[in-house]
Amino acid sequence: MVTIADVARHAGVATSTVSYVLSGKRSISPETRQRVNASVDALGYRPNASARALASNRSNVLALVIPLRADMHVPVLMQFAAAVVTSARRYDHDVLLLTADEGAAGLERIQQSSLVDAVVVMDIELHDERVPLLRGLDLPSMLIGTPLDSDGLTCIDLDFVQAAELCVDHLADLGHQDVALLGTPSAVYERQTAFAHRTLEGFRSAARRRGVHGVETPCEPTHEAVLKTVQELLTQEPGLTGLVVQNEPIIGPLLEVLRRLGRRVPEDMSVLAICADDVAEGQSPRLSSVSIPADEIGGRAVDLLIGKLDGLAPAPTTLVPAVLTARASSGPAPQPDRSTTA
Amino acid sequence: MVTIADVARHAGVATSTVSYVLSGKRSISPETRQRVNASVDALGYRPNASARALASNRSNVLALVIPLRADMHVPVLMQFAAAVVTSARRYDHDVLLLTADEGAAGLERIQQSSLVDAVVVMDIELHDERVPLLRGLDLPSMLIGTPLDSDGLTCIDLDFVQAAELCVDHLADLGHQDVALLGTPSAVYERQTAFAHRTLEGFRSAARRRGVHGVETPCEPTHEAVLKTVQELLTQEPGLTGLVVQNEPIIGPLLEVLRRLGRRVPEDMSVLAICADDVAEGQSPRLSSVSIPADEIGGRAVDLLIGKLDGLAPAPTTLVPAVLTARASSGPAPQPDRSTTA
DNA sequence: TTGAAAGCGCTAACAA
DNA sequence: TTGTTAGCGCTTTCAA
Repeated sequence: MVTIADVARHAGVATSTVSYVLSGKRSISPETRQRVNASVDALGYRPNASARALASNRSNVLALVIPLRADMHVPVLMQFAAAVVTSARRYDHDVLLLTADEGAAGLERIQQSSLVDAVVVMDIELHDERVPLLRGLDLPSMLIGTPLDSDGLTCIDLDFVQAAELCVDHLADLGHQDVALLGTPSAVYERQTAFAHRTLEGFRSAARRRGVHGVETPCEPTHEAVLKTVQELLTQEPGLTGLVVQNEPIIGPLLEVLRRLGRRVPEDMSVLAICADDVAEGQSPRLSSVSIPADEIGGRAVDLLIGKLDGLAPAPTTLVPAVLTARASSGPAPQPDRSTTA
Repeated sequence: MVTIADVARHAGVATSTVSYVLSGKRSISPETRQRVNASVDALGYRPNASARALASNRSNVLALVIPLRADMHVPVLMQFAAAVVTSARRYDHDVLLLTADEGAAGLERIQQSSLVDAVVVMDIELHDERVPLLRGLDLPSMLIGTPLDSDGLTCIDLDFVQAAELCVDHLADLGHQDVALLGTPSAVYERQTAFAHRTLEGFRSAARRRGVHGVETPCEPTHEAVLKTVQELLTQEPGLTGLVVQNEPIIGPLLEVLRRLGRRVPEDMSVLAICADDVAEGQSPRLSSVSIPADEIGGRAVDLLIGKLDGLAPAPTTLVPAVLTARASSGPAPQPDRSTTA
């Protein structure tokens, strides 16, 4: 193993000089810098992470708390996780993976052992039990998701309220009077998961504001559940012409079911999704959607967290504006069928 | 922060005694042990990870290299990852997340900085470019997946050759003469990903051995692709009565397509899947399947890796035996339809 | 602009 | 069975 002393000897300087060249924390003459850098390269030196952490009280490691629940759609979680890792690397940080089932104990363990400098927590509930702990912890933290009481915490998420509003507005603008939110599995609502709850909220208020009739239903991610849910929806709401889906795995089955039931998209039924762009574009017809910019959110979460580590005090909650992209799955509301009533 | 010196003072012993009580590396009198443990609890002491790592040359952190490819089915990856994390925690280790796109550079960085004690690598290809590096690295490593040349490496995986063989045997035993392997997306074969390639191998050899006609086709994970692939298959192989699926996301669409094409499962078409048990049981009809025991494989990977860290030399490659569970989707081959030929 | 040296908190010889 | 102490490799004061 090559140490900082080896480099110092090789370059003919003191170890502190090598350290300062590497950290840039004090000015170094160009010649010295060059000589040191050359030695670093020649010897293939890389600082020992533990020694550095011990001396500087900074591990350059971020913890990522990721849920492993059966009801969560894993690919979306992984997109966030990947964004966090990629972004952390840009700040020369690594990411330690914590599963949410270790819970509060895991966070305390991590903090007390000084294993990580900060923590990113995903899958936040409105009344998340980890929130008080996080508030007390003296580790900087970043929540991806917004609890009801975010006092003293830093949160970031897509503005799901607005996401739902954009969907309802889009449908209302197209003349739809009767719309439904086809949501996440019911367990997600029961836990009061923030993103699902905020979406519901936005859906309801927008429907009220626009004077359209809106109903909501959860849906489990199986083909049978989709079929049953859609059939029930159509029975209870015969005039339904607009659907907002927030449930990635059922998107395929949903389109299939509509086809089978003879509802053309968008002629008979407009479908809007809240999902990743590539998922929306992979369907046929291509889905009008509000995208979930996991890369951006995960990336900014890390940016803000690193900022906190550097002493900045970021705004408590960042809501990333929702953007709706109209594609092929939404169109004007069909004329009410008068042939049977006339 | 409470240090080992605080504990030592509180208990009236030397710091080394505290250290030894905690590590169990030398015998301690019951009274001393008790006194030290009481002080540890009283003060809420937890060893500083960096100091421990620096002094002992062990970080108690494992790296997990996880692929983030579009063609991989993420939920399965996460099952492995979760198993690795859970299992690592049992050995008091944590898990550092590395994305595969950092590649060889990431592994070298991790090693040279002594950030981790060992590494678990997933998503192995037959000619994986990381294999030579891993061989040269002086970090213990564990591959989940089996490259062609695994000399000097430790690998573990489901016995996918046997998995395919079990499927073909099961179908052949039921009288099927004409079977197909509906595989992963073509990119997975093109990369020569080990699990897909091994399955193909087993499928071919078993078909040959049993004298049944076997064809193989990749399949992209979209509803359209499934429909097209199945139609082509049925056109080219009109006598097809058995299907082996190794492609989790298309299982739902596949059953749907078969239904739509008027093929009853299992009366007209037997379907076997190589997938997680809960996925197989979540379908209707419940699928006969060879399960992918991600928990077991991930767990044993860590067991073996910890063993290596403790100086044990494990067998180079562990193939977890495949187990086929017959459920409702496989049955006797239908009698050839003679009504049109007679 | 640079160097010397005191720790950071722990482990593991070495001693008793 | 326990204590003393020399490091582990780095950062950062303090001094020049």
